[in-house]
Parts: sequence; structure tokens; C-alpha cells
Amino acid sequence: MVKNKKDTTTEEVILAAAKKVFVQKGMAGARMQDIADEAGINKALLHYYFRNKEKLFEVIFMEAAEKLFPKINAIFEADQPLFEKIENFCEEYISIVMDNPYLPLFVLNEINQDPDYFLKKVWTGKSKPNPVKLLEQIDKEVRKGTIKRINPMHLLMNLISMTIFPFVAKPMFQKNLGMSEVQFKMAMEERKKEIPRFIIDSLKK
Amino acid sequence: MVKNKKDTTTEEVILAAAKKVFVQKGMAGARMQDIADEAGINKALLHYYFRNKEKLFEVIFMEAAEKLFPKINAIFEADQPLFEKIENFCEEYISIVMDNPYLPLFVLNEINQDPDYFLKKVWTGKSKPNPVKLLEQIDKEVRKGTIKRINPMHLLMNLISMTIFPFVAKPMFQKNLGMSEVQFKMAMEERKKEIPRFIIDSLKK
DNA sequence: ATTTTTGTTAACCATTTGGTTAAATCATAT
DNA sequence: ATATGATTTAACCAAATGGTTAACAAAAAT
Repeated sequence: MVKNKKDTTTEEVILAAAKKVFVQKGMAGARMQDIADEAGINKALLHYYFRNKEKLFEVIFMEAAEKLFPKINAIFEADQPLFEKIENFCEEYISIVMDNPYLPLFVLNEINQDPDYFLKKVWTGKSKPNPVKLLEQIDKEVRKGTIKRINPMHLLMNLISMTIFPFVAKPMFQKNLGMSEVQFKMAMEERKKEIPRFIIDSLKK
Repeated sequence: MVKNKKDTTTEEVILAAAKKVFVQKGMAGARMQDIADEAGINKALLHYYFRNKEKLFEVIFMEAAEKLFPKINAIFEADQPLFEKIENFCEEYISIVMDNPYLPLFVLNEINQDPDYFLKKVWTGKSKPNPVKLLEQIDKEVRKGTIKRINPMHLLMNLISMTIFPFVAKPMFQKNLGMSEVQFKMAMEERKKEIPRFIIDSLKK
């Protein structure tokens, strides 16, 4: 429950509360009352600021999606050598996600419930990841013979999987490997360098 | 909606319906009425066979978890050279998940909502993945100098991430790479060989 | 054949939940 | 001070939802 001495506006308090509840419980599991309680306000006030649950959810979801998708794009489309691009992606993306470890699962889950609706809603303009440039870049390196033969799609999947999945499976990994919160953070920090090294080692001839 | 001409028992019909609805909508989003409709039966009959929603959900969840976790364990603990074990894991695990592409996200999501409850419930005895043997095996190879230096934990994370994540992000990958259902299946089939090759290439000196 | 048990249903019930209303309070301009 | 508009609340409301009941049908046991 967050107090409001007017350094934060009510709307911000609501959004913070809504984010917390939605991300933890999902659209279906979240209760408007929970959000109100978390924000320390009356339930009616929620509807005063955001007409209904769906509208409020959409704001939170879009905010989350905007935090996750456009950055991928920017890095993938950058004008940079392949290996640097990979290093850059891991470094920057892990940083982003470390600040919001639960966003990826939240977004992936909601997308899964209704792919067409969400993907059309989210991927409008700049937000739509466009992997073709990266795929072509990989293909070019393969043809030049500077890296081993590999299907660019698989390399892309490998890169994204290794970067994001540990956050999606955070509780599982933590429990199973007996990692504390700090240990997990440290491990993710290491992966910023570890993943590029792993990939580049695999690609080098 | 499934018909029941007594080659399948009512209980089985219910479980199939429940699985479909729970996996798609999650515990919170699933409606008992939806499950009843999907099974082509009265809602009261659900409660006749399974006392309540929670009980029914638990059956479905455990069924899903039992399908995903024990196999990991078996392979990890097998008595086999490291590279063969990796090849084996990808081959077998991708096969399992291809039959139920939506199970991983479902399970990960529910675990995320209440890690302690579910992980205690699921990881009892044989079901609990025990990665220590594999970790030690990796460590041994590193010390023998047969593979490059690598933190076993990261290698384990990489292996699991590359294997499972594409299914977790299935709609995203499909939409973004413009893949049909068949193309996705083909890609996953390829990954059975692609992932081990990628990993082994990275580890070889 | 008929009793008993098992399976199935329609009609209900209580609670939860998203959403509304009308009144109260607060801030601001006049 | 006070009128005005924005903000906040308590009390409600209707629909949805998990769950129950009592009656009925089918199968199994006697």
C-alpha cells in the first residue's frame, strides 16, 4: 500500500498498484479491489481514472510491451558488426529485464491467451520487432565464410531464448539450483558476458 | 465438445476438457461452465467427479508437471558421456513438448503465481529435477580439459533455455517470423539436432 | 423383478466481482 | 467568503461464478 503526499499523483499510484497486481496475477486473476487496496484508495476511484478493468489492463500491458519490444528492434536493426550486436543485445536486454524480471512471463502469457488481439495491438509501427536485417546479416557472414554454417532463424532463437528464458523460469531455476535473490541477480549479470561468449565460441571456425 | 459413446469414460472426457480449458485460460481465467460445455456435460457433474475447481485444477496441473519434469531428471541423471546426454535431452525433450506445446508456459505461469506452493507440491521424490550430477559431470570435463572452461550452471541454463523457450514464445516467434503451424513444427524438429550441434561447437576446444 | 448404487440433470443459492450512484470533500477561481 | 469544478468515498447493484440440492435415470446387485 502506497501513501500519497502529492509527490506522486493519484494516477501514478494507481498505475503502480495495477502493474504490481496484474503482473503477479494476470488479467484474469487480478481483482479491482486488490488494486484499489494496493493503491490505498477506494475502488470507485479506479473507475474514475480508468473506465474499467480492461482499459486499465491495456495501459499496463502496453507499458510492459513497450518496455520489452522496441529495444529488441533498435539493437537488431543497428548498424554494427554481428558479434558486437550480439554482445550489445545481451548487455542491454538483460539490464532492462533485470529491472522488471516478471514482465516477460506476464507479456508472453497474455499474448498466449489471445495472440491475434495482442500482437496486432502491440506491434504497431516502431514496436514491431523486425528481425530481417539481423537474419540477413547472419546469412551474409555465413556466405562470406566468417562464421560456421547455421540457419539464421535458429541462431536468433538461441540468442533470444538464452537471454529471456532464465527470467521466465526464475522461480524454477532459483528453487532447483538453490539460488537466493542476490545469487540470481549475480548470475544474470554474468550472463551479459557469458551468452555472447558462448554464442561466438560456437560460431567461430 | 467431445461425444461419449463409452469408448471413453466420462472422467476422461472431463479431464480432456479441463486440460484444454485450463491450459488455455489458466487457473484464474478458466470457468467451470466452460469445462462442462467443452465436455458436453452438466456443470454439477464436474463437482460429482471432482469436488471443486481447485481439486480439478490440481489433477490437470500435476498431470502436466509429471509430463515435463521427471523426464528431465531421467536424462540428466543417466550414465552417459556429456555430449550424448545433451543430444539425448534435446531429442527426447523436444519430442515430449511438441506433443503439448502449451504445457511449458502453462506450468511456468502457475508456478510463478505461487512458487512455494507449487514447487513443493510438484517436486516430491522422482519428480524433482536433480541437476547436480549433470553439473558435476560438466565440471569434470572442464577440469579434464576436454571442453572449454564454462560455469556449469550457465551451460545448464543455456541448454534448457534453447530447448524450452521457443515453445513458451511460440505465438510470438510464429507471428514475428511469419511461420505457419507446419513451419513451426519443422523448425522444432530441426532444433533436436541444431541445439546439440550449437552447444558442442561452442564447447569444443 | 426389485432394490440399491451410480451417474446425470435442472433449478437453486451464496459469494464474489466489476461497475454505478449520489453524496461529501477538497482545491481553485471569483 | 463562496461558487465551481475536480476528486474521493460509502453504499449499492446486477451479472457472473463456484458450488449445492433434490429429483430422475441407468446400471448393477439381490
